[in-house]
Amino acid sequence: MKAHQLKLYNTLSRQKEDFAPINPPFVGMYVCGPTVYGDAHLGHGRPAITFDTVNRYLTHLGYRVRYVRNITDVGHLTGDADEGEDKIAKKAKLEQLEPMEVAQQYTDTYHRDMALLNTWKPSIEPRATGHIPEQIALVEAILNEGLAYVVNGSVYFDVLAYNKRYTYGKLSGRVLDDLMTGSRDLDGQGEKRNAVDFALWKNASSEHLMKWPSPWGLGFPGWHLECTAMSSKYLGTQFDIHGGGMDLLFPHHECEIAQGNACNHRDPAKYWMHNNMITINGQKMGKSLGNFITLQELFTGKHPLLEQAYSPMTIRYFILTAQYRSTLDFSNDALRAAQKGYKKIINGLRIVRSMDYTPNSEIALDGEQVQQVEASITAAYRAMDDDFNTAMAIGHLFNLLKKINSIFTGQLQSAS
RNA sequence: GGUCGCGUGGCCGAGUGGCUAGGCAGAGGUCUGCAAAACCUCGUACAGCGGUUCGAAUCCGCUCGCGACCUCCA
Repeated sequence: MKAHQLKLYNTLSRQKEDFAPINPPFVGMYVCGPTVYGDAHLGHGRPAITFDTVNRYLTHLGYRVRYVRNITDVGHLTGDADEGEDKIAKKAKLEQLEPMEVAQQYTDTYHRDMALLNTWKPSIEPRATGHIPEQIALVEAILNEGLAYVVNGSVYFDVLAYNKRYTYGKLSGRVLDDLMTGSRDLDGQGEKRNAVDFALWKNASSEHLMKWPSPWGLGFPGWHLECTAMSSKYLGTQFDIHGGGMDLLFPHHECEIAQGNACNHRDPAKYWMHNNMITINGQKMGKSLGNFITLQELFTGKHPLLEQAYSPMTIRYFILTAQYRSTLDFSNDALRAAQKGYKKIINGLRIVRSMDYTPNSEIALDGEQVQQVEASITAAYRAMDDDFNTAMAIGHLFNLLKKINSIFTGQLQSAS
């Protein structure tokens, strides 16, 4: 097979770049996983399938991929960084469970659903609570750099100080001055020196369920820190691809870059990839709006908005019929179309597998047919090489399918 | 308000200057028992206005509409 020049869109540069791993043939990829306090919904399916496709395609091209996707089981607050409640702990109180029971339960359902969507497991799936010492070490390193400060047992990242040495906002295209003036309400600044500062470590109140001892007292890590801790531990301080949903671009990924630079004096990732959102009636499907449909509801059809059940592979196909950087709108019509399209592809695959490939086969392909088949295959590869354009690739697959079916029909006729 | 992005036929969804995207749905046919599968043919597009060009869905400008992020969200 001829060499592929894979191009991928790098959010950092806002353009498609030639993919060149730091240390080929190895590729390190980190993707932000779920916060496990509820069932996975359609929106969670998209990054899982998107980066599964990246993983599979890179592997197919001969790269050796180490794919790390975390489980966030602590530190992800509801509401404002200062006032919010831990999402896991909140759910635990609600259901009268240990926080880790909540995390375990939804980690299990997440795994179940991801397996149904036919995604490969990550090479490593670290948990935030399993990396508290690493996170504390990072906080100390950032403090030593003079880029963080301690207040009442909490540690905050000093964005202004950081911005004097580095550029805060380069991933999301934000300018610090605008962020400062644009900060809307005065609530939530609290003990922070500046509203743009973010928590590295939070002091835990006595009623707080999940807390660990630290040099600053009992507390828990800030949300952004876990990804820096786990990615650098398993992929090194600079790795190839960092992925996640577009909604994590700011502040989460921006903060990861800041933390990485503060500790290691380099950007954590060479390429940043962001999948776009799934929408419903044109609006983002998400927890906050409550307009989400869980994957299990899709698989069983048990949701008021669903006219029928859709198989996991229909969902996977549906997601892949759009380029990952486009929004994708949910509707029953769209899913039904996906269901039939997927079935058609699988039928074609069955035919291909049943075909006889022995040299003396009665199937005599003429040069033109061979050329057409090869052209479709090449085109499909070209689409994949162009920033994983699965929508285009699938289109070419259908062209290929048509050819194969024609040849198959001809084979039947000549055999009879 | 700031930053960014989007608007393609009944429904999805590609495509960045000229060369059929594709799928689903619809109409007709191969098929003269029914159904399924497959194949062939067909129609309906590029938000609006103006500009650049021999030529624009594709470039430029304006208008309208929509969304994302700026707070937790994949």
